[in-house]
Amino acid sequence: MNSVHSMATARRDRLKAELRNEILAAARDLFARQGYESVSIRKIAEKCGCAPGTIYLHFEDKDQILSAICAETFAILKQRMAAISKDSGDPLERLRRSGRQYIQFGVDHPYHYIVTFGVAPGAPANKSDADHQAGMECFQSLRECVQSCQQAGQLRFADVEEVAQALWATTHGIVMLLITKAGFPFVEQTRLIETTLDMAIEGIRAR
Amino acid sequence: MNSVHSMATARRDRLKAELRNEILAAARDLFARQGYESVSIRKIAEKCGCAPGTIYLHFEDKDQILSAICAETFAILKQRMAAISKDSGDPLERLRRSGRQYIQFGVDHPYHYIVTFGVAPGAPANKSDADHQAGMECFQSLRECVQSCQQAGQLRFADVEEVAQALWATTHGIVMLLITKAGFPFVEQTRLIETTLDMAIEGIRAR
Amino acid sequence: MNSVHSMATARRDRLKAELRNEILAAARDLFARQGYESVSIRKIAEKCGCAPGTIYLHFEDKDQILSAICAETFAILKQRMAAISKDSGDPLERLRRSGRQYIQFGVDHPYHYIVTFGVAPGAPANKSDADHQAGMECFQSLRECVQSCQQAGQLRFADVEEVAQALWATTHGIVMLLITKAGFPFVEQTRLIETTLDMAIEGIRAR
Amino acid sequence: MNSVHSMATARRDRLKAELRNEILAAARDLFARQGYESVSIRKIAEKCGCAPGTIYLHFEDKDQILSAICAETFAILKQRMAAISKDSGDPLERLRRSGRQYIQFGVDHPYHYIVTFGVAPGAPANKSDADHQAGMECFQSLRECVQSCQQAGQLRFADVEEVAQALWATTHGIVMLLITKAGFPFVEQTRLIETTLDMAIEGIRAR
DNA sequence: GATGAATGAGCTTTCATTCAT
DNA sequence: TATGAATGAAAGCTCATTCAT
Repeated sequence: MNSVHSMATARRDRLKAELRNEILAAARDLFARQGYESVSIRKIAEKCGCAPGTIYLHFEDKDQILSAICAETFAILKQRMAAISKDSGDPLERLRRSGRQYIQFGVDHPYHYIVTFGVAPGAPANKSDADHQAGMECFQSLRECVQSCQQAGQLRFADVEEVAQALWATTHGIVMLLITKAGFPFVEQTRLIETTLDMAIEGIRAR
Repeated sequence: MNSVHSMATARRDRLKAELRNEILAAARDLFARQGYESVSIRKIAEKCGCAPGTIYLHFEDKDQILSAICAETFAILKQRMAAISKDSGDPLERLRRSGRQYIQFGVDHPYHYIVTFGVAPGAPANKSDADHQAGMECFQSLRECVQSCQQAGQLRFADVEEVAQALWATTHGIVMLLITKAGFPFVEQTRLIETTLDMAIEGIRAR
Repeated sequence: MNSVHSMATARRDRLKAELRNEILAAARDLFARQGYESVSIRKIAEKCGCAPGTIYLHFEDKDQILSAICAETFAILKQRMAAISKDSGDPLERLRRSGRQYIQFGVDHPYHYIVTFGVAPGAPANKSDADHQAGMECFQSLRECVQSCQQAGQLRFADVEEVAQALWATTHGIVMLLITKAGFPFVEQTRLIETTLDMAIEGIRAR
Repeated sequence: MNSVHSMATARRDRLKAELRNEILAAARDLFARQGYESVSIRKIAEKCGCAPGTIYLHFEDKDQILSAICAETFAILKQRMAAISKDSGDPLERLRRSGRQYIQFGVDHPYHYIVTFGVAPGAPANKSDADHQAGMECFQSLRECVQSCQQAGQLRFADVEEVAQALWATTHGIVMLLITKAGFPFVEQTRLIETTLDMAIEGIRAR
């Protein structure tokens, strides 16, 4: 392989990756605005200025586009959660920040959140092992935050797993409510989130 | 109208109601498993063994099927919740029973619950005023329980609405997790529910 | 057959005929307003207050309803044309009245006119022999009017048939234009009709 | 863009145009025979051997197919009419030639004519402005011929518009009769046309 | 690699018609 | 005789996907 060839190859690869990213960007935006079912391959193609058929050179099918977006999204959440779990400072406060981050992430990426965490019961298990793995890793950060609290003697409960799951339930609940029940007359969003976090933190704090 | 006629009519009405219920059952199951958008009238018809057109003898359109399922759900839930809000005894304990009841309802009727409370964003959107009204009436029971706590001076927070919404978020979260994440290694269900309720109640109790 | 029986039979027949007429009246109105294709059996049934199935006790199918209406309509036109052809007075004036009557009839019953006279080339010959016969009888009245003109020496042309057909073409043309090109900016209708008739009559008058 | 590309593109474009024309031909024939409402996209697709969806690659919807047929028709007719309206010679004779031309066009292209001028009332209704414009331009040639007659003092009537519309009615009538009533015992076609034209011209000539 | 025309299955909905009651 | 629930076919149209170029 001479260098001229490899340079040409590199350029080609770069162009290919660019189009792939344009497709992802277009799809991400459309899915978020209109929902997976309502977005057609043609709409994605039109938005990123290529032909419908071209999409199939980069993704096997429509589902794979969604999977790629979810993987991306998940990676960001995982990174943010991990970063917080390594913060210094009061463990319970770290837990509060962690919950806040999780909720904010869900509210900021509602459709991705739904896709990743909101699958219906008995749904066709089209989530790859990678997705499942990523989900577990996110939860792991939360579990570690709870563990720290217990080690610092700040927990009213003995079972770390139980508390971590209860906290996940709480944060998941507020995210789901906010993004799926947009029509409900919620109190101001930040206030509701802070109250919920406060309730949860005080509910587990050792007395 | 002679008795033969009314007997024949009654029989026909019964058969009609039966098919209506079969349609509702099929739709509820499919909506819950695959999401509203992914379920076609044809799929519903096939599942309940009738022709697609027959559905339209019982429901105006697809939206009306969803509405009927929601109405059904709210009717059951409202009945369960209303009974508790009139219980006597310690207000915070009543609130705990109320939350337990809500969670139990979701766990007992996962399909009703997921269709009514867990639909993806943007999907049904245009729920009728009647649906909205019914949903608000259910929430009202919870709000009243919280109100009692505050009037008894047992609340750490000033804003009743805020607390009621935070509690709804918590109970919604645990239900959704349990029915949509069946594969997750949750701790024993009753224990998780009780821990979550305990966290929530202690989190709002006046100190 | 005793008299009680025949009385009962008579009553039954009368009721049956009444419903048949109500169906025809409803269909006539709906066809005229919305066109044959856009009117459903259900709409007709609803308008005359009976069940869809009931219609089939009186008419074989939807086409037969239309045929019945056309037959009715044709009978009226035939009668009107025949009456005029027997008028006394100037033959050319009689011809003018005859044309005016024909045009007015078409304008007053646009859909029936279209159905009877406006069938497309190669269309399925679903017109019964009776319809064809009725059409020929209508034309016969016109032919007789033209014949009178010739016998009175008022015709510029020798061939009665030729003139009769040319006149039919003219009157048919104005009716079709007025009822199928409603969007065209025609001059005031009566004026257009009179001008056309005047052109035709003066065009055939002996000099 | 190299020549290989443009050659491939040209070929593809040609094939596409061919199919478009096949669709138009199929639709024209079916619309003329069965009427706009009775013809389905599927029937058109079947007749021209393509899938129903393919039609939508060439036409936005069913209405647009009708519009395209009308446009085609008007283009041909307009060209024929315009040529005559610029002829020199006696204005009334020019008018006769114009009418003859119009009638001949209808007889030569019965399907084009019936679809464009003979659609049932209420069927297409919402013809686009473009369609309307094209139709008016065709009529304009006739109007101009009539105008010349008047300017030459050869008209018995004062209102040019009135006469133009009456003449249109006459020529439309003979065309429609000839192409839709093929079973009627008409006199020899040329003779009938000439008699009708003669009647019309003499009917408007100043005395 | 990219195109875009074409497909075939699918959609929601409406319809003429049938038939058990 | 009349009912009206049910059917099966069809409507216009959209879609994910394929494939010759």
